[in-house]
Amino acid sequence: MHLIIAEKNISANRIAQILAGNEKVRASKDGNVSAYSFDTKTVVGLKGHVVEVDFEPGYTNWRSEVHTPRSLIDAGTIKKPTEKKIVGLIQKLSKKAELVTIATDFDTEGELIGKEAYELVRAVNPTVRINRARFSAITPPEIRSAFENLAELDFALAAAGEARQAVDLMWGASLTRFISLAARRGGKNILSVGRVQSPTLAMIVEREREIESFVPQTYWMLSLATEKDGMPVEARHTAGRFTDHDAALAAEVGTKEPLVVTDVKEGQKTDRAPTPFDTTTFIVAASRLGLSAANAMRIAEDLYMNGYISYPRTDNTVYPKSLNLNGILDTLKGGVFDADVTWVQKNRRPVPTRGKKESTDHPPIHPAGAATREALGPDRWKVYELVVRRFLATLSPDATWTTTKCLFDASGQPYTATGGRLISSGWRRIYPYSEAKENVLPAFVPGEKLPIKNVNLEEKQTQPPARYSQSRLIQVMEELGLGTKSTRHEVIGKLISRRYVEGNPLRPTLVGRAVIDALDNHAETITEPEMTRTLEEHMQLIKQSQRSRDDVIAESREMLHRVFDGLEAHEKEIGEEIMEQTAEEHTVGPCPVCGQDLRIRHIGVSQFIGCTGYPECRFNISLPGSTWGKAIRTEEVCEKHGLAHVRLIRKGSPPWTIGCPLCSHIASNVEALRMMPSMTDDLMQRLHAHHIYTVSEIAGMQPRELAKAAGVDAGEAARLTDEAEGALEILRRRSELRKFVRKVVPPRKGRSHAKIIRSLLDQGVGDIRALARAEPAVVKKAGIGDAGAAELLGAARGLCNERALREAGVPAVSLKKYQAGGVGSPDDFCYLPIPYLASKTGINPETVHKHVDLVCRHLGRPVPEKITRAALERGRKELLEVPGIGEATVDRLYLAGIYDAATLREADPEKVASITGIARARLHDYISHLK
DNA sequence: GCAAGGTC
Repeated sequence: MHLIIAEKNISANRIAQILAGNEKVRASKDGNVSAYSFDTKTVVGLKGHVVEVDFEPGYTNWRSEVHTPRSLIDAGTIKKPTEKKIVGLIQKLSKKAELVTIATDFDTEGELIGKEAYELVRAVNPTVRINRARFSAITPPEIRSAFENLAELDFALAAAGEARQAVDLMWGASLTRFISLAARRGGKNILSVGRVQSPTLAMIVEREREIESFVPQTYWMLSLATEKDGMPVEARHTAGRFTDHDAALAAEVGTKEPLVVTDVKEGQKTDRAPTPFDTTTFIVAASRLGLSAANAMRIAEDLYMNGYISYPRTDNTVYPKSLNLNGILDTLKGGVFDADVTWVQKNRRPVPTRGKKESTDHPPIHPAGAATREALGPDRWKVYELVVRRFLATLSPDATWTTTKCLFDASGQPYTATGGRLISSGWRRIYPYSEAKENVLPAFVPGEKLPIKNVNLEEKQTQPPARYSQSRLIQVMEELGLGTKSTRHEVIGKLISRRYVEGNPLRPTLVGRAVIDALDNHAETITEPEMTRTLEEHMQLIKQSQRSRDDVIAESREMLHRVFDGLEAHEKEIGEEIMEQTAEEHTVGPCPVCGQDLRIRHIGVSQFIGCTGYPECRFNISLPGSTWGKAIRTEEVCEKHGLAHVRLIRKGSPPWTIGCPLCSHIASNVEALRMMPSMTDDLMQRLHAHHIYTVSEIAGMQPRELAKAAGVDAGEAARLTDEAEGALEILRRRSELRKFVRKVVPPRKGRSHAKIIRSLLDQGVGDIRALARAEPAVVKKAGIGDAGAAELLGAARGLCNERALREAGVPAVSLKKYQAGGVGSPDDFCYLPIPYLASKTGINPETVHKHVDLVCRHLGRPVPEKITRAALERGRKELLEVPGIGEATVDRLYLAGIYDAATLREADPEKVASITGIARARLHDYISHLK
């Protein structure tokens, strides 16, 4: 059997189809891993790297005294499988293979992935022959030729990749641990450091510093307005920017008629058709359509997997010879783009455009299949259309323009105006993503005199450099060699998820700045793109066998040790600096009471805003628990209170913007304050002026204090306190109702608990007791169905009964028995005979009497007479002796208070019959028997 | 709990 190992499943399938020719390919699955077989060959796809380098066991504890962050530099590494099923299948097939061919991508990582596969094969089959197929596109001629000219695995090339892995792991892991530990950050708040992410973050921080330190310069622009044949024309002074105001004023004053045309120059300009898409130019173009880098890549990946476009991760901007451009045009014919394709075929440029970068791994991104808008949906269509139009544009002729440049003289002041007219739109007719602005000038003739309609001197300011957009950052990363086509957008995602940067365009957070500050001062190497450049040079030497992998790693190790010399000497200071700088991240602004800082505090799942002056100043604002999202400060500041706005962020849901915490605190307490009967707007304002915002604060205040704050006398203050307590009680009950409804009513789409509760409150149902007494219609009006309403009301009644009985003093254990016996309401205790209660619950009648006594006294009802257990047992015997009375009848008689011969003898048969449902005739028989 | 690189 000949085993062929490809880099990914899709390639495996395609390679199999090509090599099989007319033969049928059998696809099989083994533990969800596909294999493609024909003849004696089987092709299996990897998933990129299926193993990962990590430190050997023993280095998992970050705080270990022995295995310090520095010790990671010299720690041994292992390769551990990350895709166990694929590894398993490869090894299973290797055992019976007579030949193994590695057919991974044709680049450094591809060679390394190939070597990983090689090692997996060797581990189970030490003798099988293993060779390598190299191809730069998965097309029939390329693949056939690669398999006719099989070569050997290039171990030097793979070793270059291994050196990168080792260097990245030891620098990244050791520095991440060191900085995180120094700043006392763990869990989700670790501070990560890496060869690619740190220089990228440093650029964003650096740009922010430039913006902050930017001093705008004033300058002036001078222009005049003239016209010819009714066409208005604006001409600019040839001096461009005036930095000297006096000179600008002099030029303005000197601008006078006659305005004479001194020169007219006509020219031609070609507007080159765009070059083929590589990943970066694709992301930039997609960002113009409003897609983030990650989103654009996600959609492109999807289109690729479904056969609509080619592989989206490529550095290549030159179509390889093997790419069948005519075939692609034919594929697109007949669809939405038919007219454009026909036009391109008719007007095609002799050679397609080509970009600066050419590589062997994959062709530029191009369409691979026809699609319809309906099949793809709006976003995917947008991206697909972009790829199609870009492809067509690269085969289209250049656009051409005629340009006009006119020079004017206004009494010695030189002016100029330029115009352009598109004479051949070329590629622009099919690639409408960048606008071609025409500006047609009237036909000026040298020597001609024109009117000056207006002279305009405009004062302007130089602008600071712009923050990086995601796509711009990816471009710069590429220029600096940071990351790869596949990882650049992920690096940005990582910086965002670590909360190093935020917003679009990207701004660094305080944590991001603090980390870059610390690294800049003590581990500069890792913040500079230079490190990547050096690494790549070293990798180049390894590829050419001029240096060994181990030698390069050893040199890097040595450098990292020197970095740690500096870091460890300043560990405390580094940690303190980061902590100090990031404390501000939680600071919201001045405390309204004492003026010290208010800070967001997180304690377990609860979070609140507290004063740094605590415990002297006890001012605080409560926040929803962190299950609603973690509270963070935003850049916006409340004009009224000078406090930063607060937002709750939670993964997977949109943020909950609270806004100014004090405004929100005040607003959410106004309703409660209004529940106090004596509350007036005026009084509320006086209280707010003394920073009293909640009823609970009022309820807890000394009357004298309150009298002073509210500007009232002591008596009124005491009344206010009482009212506040009343309001608190109502609120407490409401919140209880809220919790109860949440617990009982299952959550369902389209009916929120908040809505249900709002409706109940509107209908006057403010607590569980009111709910227990409510009509089903009230609950149904709140949006709950018949069954749900019955359940909710039942649960409310049950809870109220239980509470009443408990309040009366019935112990919890017995309560359960009463409930189980179906006699759980206070009324049951007052109106049902004790023998009945005892028989239903199995509780001793004397104990039942004790409970009935408690409940009746509590409700102010008469207490029935006590019955002893002995009396009850004797009575039962007496009754059972009466012919026709069995156990069941006795229990029914209990309901009417009959428990022995005496009570039966004196009973009124009519009444007993109606209570127990026993036939009157039978009762007469029993009674006459006894008489 | 750490990097960067593949791929999904």
